[in-house]
Amino acid sequence: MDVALDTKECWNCPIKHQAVCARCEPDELTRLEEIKYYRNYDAGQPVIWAGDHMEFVASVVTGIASLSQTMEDGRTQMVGLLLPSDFIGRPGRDSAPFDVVAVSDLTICCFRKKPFEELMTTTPHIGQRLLEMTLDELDSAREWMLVLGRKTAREKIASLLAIIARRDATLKKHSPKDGMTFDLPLTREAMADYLGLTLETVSRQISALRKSGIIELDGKRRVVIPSLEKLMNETGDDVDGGLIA
Amino acid sequence: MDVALDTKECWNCPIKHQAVCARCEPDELTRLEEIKYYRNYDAGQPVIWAGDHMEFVASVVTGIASLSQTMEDGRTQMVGLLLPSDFIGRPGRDSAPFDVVAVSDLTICCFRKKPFEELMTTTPHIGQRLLEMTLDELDSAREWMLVLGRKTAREKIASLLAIIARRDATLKKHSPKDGMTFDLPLTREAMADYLGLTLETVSRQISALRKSGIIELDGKRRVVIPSLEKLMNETGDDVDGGLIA
DNA sequence: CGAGTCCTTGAGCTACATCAACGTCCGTGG
DNA sequence: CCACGGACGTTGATGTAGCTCAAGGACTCG
Repeated sequence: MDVALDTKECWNCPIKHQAVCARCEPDELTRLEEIKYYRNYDAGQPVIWAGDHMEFVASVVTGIASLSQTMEDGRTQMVGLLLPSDFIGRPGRDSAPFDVVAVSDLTICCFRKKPFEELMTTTPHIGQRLLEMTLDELDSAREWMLVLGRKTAREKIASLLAIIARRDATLKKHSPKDGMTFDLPLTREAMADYLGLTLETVSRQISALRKSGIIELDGKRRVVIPSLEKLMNETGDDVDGGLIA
Repeated sequence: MDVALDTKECWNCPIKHQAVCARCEPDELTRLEEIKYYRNYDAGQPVIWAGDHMEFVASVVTGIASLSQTMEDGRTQMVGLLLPSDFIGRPGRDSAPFDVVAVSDLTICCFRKKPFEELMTTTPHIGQRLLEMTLDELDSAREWMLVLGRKTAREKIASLLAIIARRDATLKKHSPKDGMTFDLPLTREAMADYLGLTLETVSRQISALRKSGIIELDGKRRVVIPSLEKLMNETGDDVDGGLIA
């Protein structure tokens, strides 16, 4: 929970070009710097429970968090995966609508909510950037609705792998290509919660994709994609054009 | 497609307190008024196809539109229901990500995109209001993901009815109460596309809810809710608190 | 009156869930 | 160093919710 990041200053921040502060002028950054602090979480730790009062908003700096909802009887649905530069919280609302949990070890950059809201009304660049990010998130959420509502289990898994592959490639600053390799950041259960499936079905479909030669596995988590085209053919999406964000 | 609305001026607009222009000062409204025009669509007509170049953004003034995605093989998923005051389009993006179709007769208030974007950078109130609306939409989309991913067919139908009941009540400016009545704005097929079901399952579950006394039907479209509490119990949601938006 | 749209209901099938057993890896403590 | 326990993953057997296919009813519009 204490600070462990060596980049405690904005000029040196790994997400400064994508986060909510990306558009800020130096003087705006100075004001932000005054109200910010870092928090760290271990994999598995909760960050916020739905309904909690939130005294901060935040940006993910490193690691991955999940955004999810749970029903009384325990059924849970993940509604978003929060990656570095993604924003947590909602200016203008007091309590959190969803659970936020650290999926991997996680560092977030928190801004005290009250002063952040004030800053938003006085400086245009924060609000502008947040609007852009929120519109992108909304499109992604809507694209995911197609996955949840209409795709088969196999298509769901292929879609998830395609997204992770694409994200992993952009993180490493090269475009996705045949033969690429990455680690699954999620357990089978977390994948199931993201895809609206059971963990057994996830496991079976991953095995099935392996048997079809669409993917290769190295251990439980490491995935090789011999042919991106073959993978994309399994997602059910239009191969050219309309990809999932 | 031509103008048929008698409220062509902003001061007299039925959605002026909720739409993207809700926060505007009189002089900002004047500038908006210069770049706006109305369009009308008949029920069933397309407004925009996914991928189309968009030369305007717009607010729904009266009627209902759907936002949806279709796969190559014809599976379709509705990703949003656009009601009066909801916003269509995305400043800063050129082509539409989803299909927009008029569900009922529809009137929208269009703003030419280029000048609207310019207005957004010069006047703060439009962007602020749009951010608020977009954050609300994002929460709604995420809540709907739980419906699509984890609820049973019966719970899905009950959830949809609960939402429509709530919206209908707020439209008529009273709170939802036992014995309330409303018309379903959607065909069985459109409900199926919204809920990730087939139209047959929708039909069967509506019949089942009727047989259980949760709802009463007057014709195909008119619904009576004898007990809201009973309906809510069928949605699977926490009865107090966390309701679907 | 006929055609089209929307809806309902039945019969059978299948994709995925459920229940259950077991295998692998890894950290902890005897 | 090994034994144990717990987290995570795989696979099999069986059950079932919802899909598919099919027929027919109610209503509307020409």
